[in-house]
Amino acid sequence: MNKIPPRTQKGLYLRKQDLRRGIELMFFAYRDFTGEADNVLAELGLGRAHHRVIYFVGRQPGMTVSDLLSILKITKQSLSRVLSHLVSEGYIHQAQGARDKRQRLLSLTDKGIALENRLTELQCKRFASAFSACGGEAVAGFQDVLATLINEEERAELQARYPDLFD
Amino acid sequence: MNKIPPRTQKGLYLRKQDLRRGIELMFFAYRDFTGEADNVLAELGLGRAHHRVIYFVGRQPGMTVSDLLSILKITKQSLSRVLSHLVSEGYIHQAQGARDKRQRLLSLTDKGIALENRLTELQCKRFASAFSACGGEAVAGFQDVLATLINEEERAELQARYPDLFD
DNA sequence: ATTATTGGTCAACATGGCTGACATAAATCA
DNA sequence: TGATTTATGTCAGCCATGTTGACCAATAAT
Repeated sequence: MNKIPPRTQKGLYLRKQDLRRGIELMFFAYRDFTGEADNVLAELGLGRAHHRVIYFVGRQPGMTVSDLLSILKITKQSLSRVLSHLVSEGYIHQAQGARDKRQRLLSLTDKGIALENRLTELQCKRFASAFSACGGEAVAGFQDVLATLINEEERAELQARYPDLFD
Repeated sequence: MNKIPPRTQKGLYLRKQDLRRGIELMFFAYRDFTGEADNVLAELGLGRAHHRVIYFVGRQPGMTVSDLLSILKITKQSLSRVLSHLVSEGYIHQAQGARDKRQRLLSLTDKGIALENRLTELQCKRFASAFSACGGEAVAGFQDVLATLINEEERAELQARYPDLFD
């Protein structure tokens, strides 16, 4: 009597087994997603925390430290350590805020841009390969589920900051 | 002959913007996916590393330390520290291997089972909520893309170890 | 029986979270 | 206006969890 394919039968993707698969796939995929970049960073004496800073500053040049803090959700002390290192190594430039002199407006130097490009290229290649292997429908589902996994309040913040993240 | 615009040639989900969205969604979703469990663990004086051990031992009771190492891909020294802690706190039981007396066969104690259930329940609820909000097609795409993001060699290893992870 | 491999420990170090104490600029209020 | 509060960022030091290297013991291989 049950001839409906599993995935389209309502609720059959909500078995414990499917949920655990979600947990496991997230763990393994995230590790490999970050792994290649981690290797490049390690050669440069940098870590994943530096990568995050370079990535988000590259995405939004001129952002303040506060902006970055609200994205990364780490303490300013943690960020400060990483940021100081990136500034002293010449990856990031700080400019005093015009409106508020306390602010430091962050942007990538040419060296920073080069590294950001290299790292983002690595990760984009992985996604491009997976996306084209899986097809547009799968990509849409992937994006939809990941977006829904994000805490609601944070999704709202992100939506405000990056209007194109969820469309 | 119509010249197809580059975007369409590449596929609308392969634009730089789409790939960057993948990067960003992975970052934010992974953080929230682990966040709730991290909070529970912190109250118990445990960290994410302990969680991984408890999760995978719970999934496959009687596994050896070597099994765990090949899943977690950390050094045995790192694992040893975390594992010793979990044993001394009574979350994990070690039994001497029958075939090979060097081996320690790992399993959760009742206390460990209770914690595993609590943590897995938290994460499963998040997935159940996202999965049912997005629907079966999206879930299939999500699983497909995540699986494809995993390094090929590792996917093969995992396939061998957990035949139901990718189906 | 010797050697190589496997399983595990101890010590020491690095990254990147955290808290607390503090400095300074800017905004607010008595 | 001067005092206080708020916002922004720094410095110092703790903790969790990765890393290597040196080492030991049990087992497997030759």
